Amino acid sequence: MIKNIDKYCKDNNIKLTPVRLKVLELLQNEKCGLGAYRILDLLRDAGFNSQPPVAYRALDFLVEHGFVHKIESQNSFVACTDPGAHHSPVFMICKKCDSVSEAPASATASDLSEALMATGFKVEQTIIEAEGVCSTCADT
Amino acid sequence: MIKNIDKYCKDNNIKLTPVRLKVLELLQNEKCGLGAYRILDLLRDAGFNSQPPVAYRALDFLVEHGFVHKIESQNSFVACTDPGAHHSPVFMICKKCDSVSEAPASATASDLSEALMATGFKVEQTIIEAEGVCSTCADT
DNA sequence: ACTGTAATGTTATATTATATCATGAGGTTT
DNA sequence: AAACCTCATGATATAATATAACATTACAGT
Ligand SMILES: [Zn+2]
Ligand SMILES: [Zn+2]
Ligand SMILES: [Zn+2]
Ligand SMILES: [Zn+2]
Repeated sequence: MIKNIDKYCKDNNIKLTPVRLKVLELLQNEKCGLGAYRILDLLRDAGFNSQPPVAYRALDFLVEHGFVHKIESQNSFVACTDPGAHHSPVFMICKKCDSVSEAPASATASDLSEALMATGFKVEQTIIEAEGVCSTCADT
Repeated sequence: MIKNIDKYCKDNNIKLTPVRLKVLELLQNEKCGLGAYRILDLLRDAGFNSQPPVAYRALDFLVEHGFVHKIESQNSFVACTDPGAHHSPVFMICKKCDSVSEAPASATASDLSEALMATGFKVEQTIIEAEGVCSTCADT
């Protein structure tokens, strides 16, 4: 998946610097959202400078370029499962195991845009987070 | 609208105390989301005790009973436009004027639930926030 | 070497939210 | 009425999340 991202960076003339790459890797290794200060701790463990702006800048960059998404209801961050592609993600947040999965449900966002268009509102971006129980947890 | 709420409170044996009512009224008088500390200031202006827990407790109560919704992407709160009814709201947040409107689009949430069900995820609650430009702002 | 831009370092502070324990106001039971 | 229970509020402190501001460095283009 880093391959896609490398290509995207070259094409768009942006740089995945060491700290940005490290944050991305940390998020890709997790199935739960990580808070900025958790990320900061992990960065410190990995030998990076550990002041808050370091983490927030890396996260801002990653979110801006679509490599990472912010989970608003948790103030946490997750790696995108389809980076580079322009999409309106839907997140499934499990109340039992805290896992966050990005659903491939792209239809929803356009349905939503259309429904809201009828009210005169022009949608530019949607935040869709579903809380519930994931299939793994449902089995137990 | 307070009528519905009064009835709901009686039916459910819960109390809309002065501070809770005041917070609700403050939110009903606004078309934008208000942050907890903004509410705290307004409470102080109205002669109430102004420590953070006062506002958060009132907000927790109001959200818990569906009289108020939290806008996760803003850490702000808005009064519900259909309190008492069990619903999955969709919010339209204008980037220009900051107004927050609750859309009557109830279909979206059930569509979403069904789409996610296919992945094995059982939706209990959805957070849907659409950012864009409201009809008023579009005209200008 | 000079210059412009993006990135990082560093310190301080702003904003949002909760933990904890004490006090009070109303009902219910005895 | 007194004792008791429950819910709500008062009050202090602190945790968790996020940004402002300014200094320094890296590095590409001239
Ligand atoms: Zn994504
Ligand atoms: Zn789970
Ligand atoms: Zn509502
Ligand atoms: Zn507007």
